[in-house]
Amino acid sequence: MNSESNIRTILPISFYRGTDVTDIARKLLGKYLCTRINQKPVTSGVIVETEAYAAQGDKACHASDYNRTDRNDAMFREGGIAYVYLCYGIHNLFNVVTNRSGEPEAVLIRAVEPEEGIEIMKKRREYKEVKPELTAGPGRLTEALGIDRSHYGTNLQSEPVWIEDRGKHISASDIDSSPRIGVSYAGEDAKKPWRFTISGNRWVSR
DNA sequence: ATGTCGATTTGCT
DNA sequence: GCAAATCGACATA
Repeated sequence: MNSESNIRTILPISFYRGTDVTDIARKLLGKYLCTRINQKPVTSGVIVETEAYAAQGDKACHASDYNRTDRNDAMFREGGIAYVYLCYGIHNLFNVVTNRSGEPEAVLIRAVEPEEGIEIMKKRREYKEVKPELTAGPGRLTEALGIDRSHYGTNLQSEPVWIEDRGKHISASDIDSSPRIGVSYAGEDAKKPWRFTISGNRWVSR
C-alpha cells in the first residue's frame, strides 16, 4: 500500500453527519472539492484550509444560539449539503453543512490547491498565470470553481458540487490549527483554534 | 511591503 | 443605519 492509491470515492453521507464539527473540518483537509458547472469540464482542487462553526457556544457562527434566518436556514438541515452565502455583499462563501437536522454546524472551505480544469479556473478569475491568489481565500475558490448561491442547499454527493476522497492521507502532525479569520466580533469565541491548514502548503490563504 | 478604501446583501438595532 | 466568516485597486515607501 502506498499513498498514491487509485481510490476515487464520493464522500458518503455518513461523513457529514458526525457530531464533532472540528473533527470533520480536519478530515476535509486533503479531500477534493469538485464542480461541474453548465456542462463544462470538471474543475477541482485539494482542500488545504478549513474553519469549523457551531451553533452551540460559538458567537462567530451565523446560527449562533440556534437563531434561524433566511440566510442560515441550510445550516439547520441534515448534514451533507452546501451552505453558500454572500459576504460583504460581493463574495460567495462555501460551507459544508454537518451534523443532524436541528443541530446547525458547518465547515467553511477557505482555500484549495488547483487540480483539474485549471484553464477554466483561470478564465473565471481572469488570471493569465497560476498563482495562490487563484484559489487561496474563501471568496476566491468559489469564483474559480464556479460556486455561487444557486448551489445553496444542494447535496454534495453529485453534480454540480461534490467532494471526493482520492486516497490522500493528511497525518495529524501535518495539520496546523489557529484562530479563525475575520471573527473578532465574536469576543472570546474568536480565540477558538478552529481554523485548520495543511502545514506549509503554498495554497493556504493570507 | 504595508495601508486605506470601496463594493453592496443580509441581519440586527 | 451599520457591520459583516473578503478581495482587489490604488496609494505611499
